[in-house]
Amino acid sequence: MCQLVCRIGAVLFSIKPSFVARSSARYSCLNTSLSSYGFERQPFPSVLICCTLLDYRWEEERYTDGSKWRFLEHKGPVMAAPYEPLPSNVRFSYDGKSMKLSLGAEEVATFFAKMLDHEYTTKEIFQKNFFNDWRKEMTSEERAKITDLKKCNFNEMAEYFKAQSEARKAMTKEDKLKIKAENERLLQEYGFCIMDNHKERIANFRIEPPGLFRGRGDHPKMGMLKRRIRPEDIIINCSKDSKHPKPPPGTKWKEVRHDNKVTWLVSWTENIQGSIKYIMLNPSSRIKGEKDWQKYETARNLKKCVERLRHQYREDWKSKEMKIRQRAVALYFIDKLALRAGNEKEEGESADTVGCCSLRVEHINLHAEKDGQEFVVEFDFLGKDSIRYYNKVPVEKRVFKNLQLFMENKQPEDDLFDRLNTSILNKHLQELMDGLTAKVFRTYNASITLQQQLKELTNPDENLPAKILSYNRANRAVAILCNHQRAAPKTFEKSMQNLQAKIDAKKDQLAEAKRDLKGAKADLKVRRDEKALESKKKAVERVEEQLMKLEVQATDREENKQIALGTSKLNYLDPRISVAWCKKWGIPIEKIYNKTQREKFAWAIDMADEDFEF
DNA sequence: GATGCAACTTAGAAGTACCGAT
DNA sequence: ATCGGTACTTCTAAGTTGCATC
Repeated sequence: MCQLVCRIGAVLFSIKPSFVARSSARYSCLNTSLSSYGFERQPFPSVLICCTLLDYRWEEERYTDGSKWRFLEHKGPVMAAPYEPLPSNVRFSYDGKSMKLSLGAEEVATFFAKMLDHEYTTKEIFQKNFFNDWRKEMTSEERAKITDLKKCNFNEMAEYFKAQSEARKAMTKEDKLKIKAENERLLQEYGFCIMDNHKERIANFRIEPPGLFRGRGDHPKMGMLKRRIRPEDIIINCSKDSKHPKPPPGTKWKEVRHDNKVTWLVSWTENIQGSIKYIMLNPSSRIKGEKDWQKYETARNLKKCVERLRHQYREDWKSKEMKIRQRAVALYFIDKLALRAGNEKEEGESADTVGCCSLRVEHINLHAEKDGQEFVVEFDFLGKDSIRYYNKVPVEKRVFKNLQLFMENKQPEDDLFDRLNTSILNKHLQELMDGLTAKVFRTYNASITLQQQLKELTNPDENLPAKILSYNRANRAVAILCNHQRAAPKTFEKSMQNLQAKIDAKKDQLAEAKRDLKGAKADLKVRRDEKALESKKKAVERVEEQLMKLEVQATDREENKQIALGTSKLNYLDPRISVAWCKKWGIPIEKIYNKTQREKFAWAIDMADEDFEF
């Protein structure tokens, strides 16, 4: 075990194994490997993570008390820009008569005006929620007067904002540069913190500005006012011995605390759901990177025992206990279909969406026979973010029979797994494998699918663009498995047409190049101009390659119309699989990961060689 | 077990930057 | 230099998980 730990440490940072166990020496020697990262941060204390994962002897060294850091210093959040009142020529009118709104009421009105050409301002719930909250911000005179949203005219406001955004677009280069410089200054001042010995990038250092809440899907709270966060609402977390962030002049923070059991720097409670919002570190940070690495190591552990688990849940399909059968069928879905766990949700608080454990009878249809297949389960439900999950899956007979049993004497709106919830399921999983929870299956199945698809689809003889197409297809297989969908881009049809036009033009060009080549061949017999012939041949090859590249691009784009690759790439695919694949086929990593992604996955880029196996 | 809260990961949309074609 | 469209970044909502409390 120890050897393994040391080997990883050594591969990662080229340090002598003898240094590995000595924490005092850790940072000084790890510092020397900084350059290999190519950007200014220290690598993770890899040794300790490996220890957590592989060898508990070293865990005590730092993590047994659950602390996440020793020193934390930051400048606090950037508050939302204060409200800028409308110029007096921009008027709001009610019932055909223009009226000047009080500052508070005006601000909320502008939120609505800004969204006017968005579809959801036409929705009844949105309007009702907005109007209700807006009236709370009005003076009593305004409230007495403004009683019907239909009589409100926000058009001048909307026009004003449109004009403003046009003006912004039309700004001179210098002005744009000025804004850019200001943003950069803000980033430099507030966008970083010191955590232990590292300067780390903060993910979201700005307080969310006020506005109208827009949940996803059919959200009962859409249109409600998301109120402005004041310093008095904000809790600061930093270490005692750090320079504490200063609240804006004349204000106070709600609290300054020093809790090193958590990773957040700033928090506040949001008024729509009453949930807590946090400012945390960027994915490139040590603390996020370690966690990410750990996540994939847990998934790899699952790989080692997944067959045992599958055998187990298949046995459990036969259990005398209903609870166990339900658990086993749910687990089968989670494993086979990569469904989410599915916590219960409070009705009326958010959109009606479900995951595995919260599936209702109405979400599945059983077909003893469908399209020539036996025992087909037809899923149709809204999952996270109200994305529809629709799938027809042939299942084993025993699963099918169990489902029939679970559905007996139930109404469509009853829970399919009435004896099960995520807590029960996860407790069971924890007993089967250390660190196992429902979501590990998603990570595991996503990563293993990528690895296996890459193996299957990569053709050694193909050129770079074709290999990248294969990668994207493997990625796509995962996105489909995880049901990562997106709305087809608004410009999709046009962009497809443009590409097709390019392809047609390229085809013409190729035909011409071929004609030229033929001519050169004929010429050869007349005068011995080998050079001319060679150059024509080259030209044909070049154009052929360009054409092929375009065609590959078209295929890729077409197949990707409604599929979002980003989410799986960022959250489910062990980056070491991709890194190894790139190394194996000599693909520059930039073709797979952009700058941000390379920063997030620096640990993997550094540690995986072409032999890496998930 | 049920419930509620806190902390953290995962998610698609919207906004913005950037790059190649004209 | 400008325009149009794609690629990347930002935003913040919506999940999962674990723990405390009854």
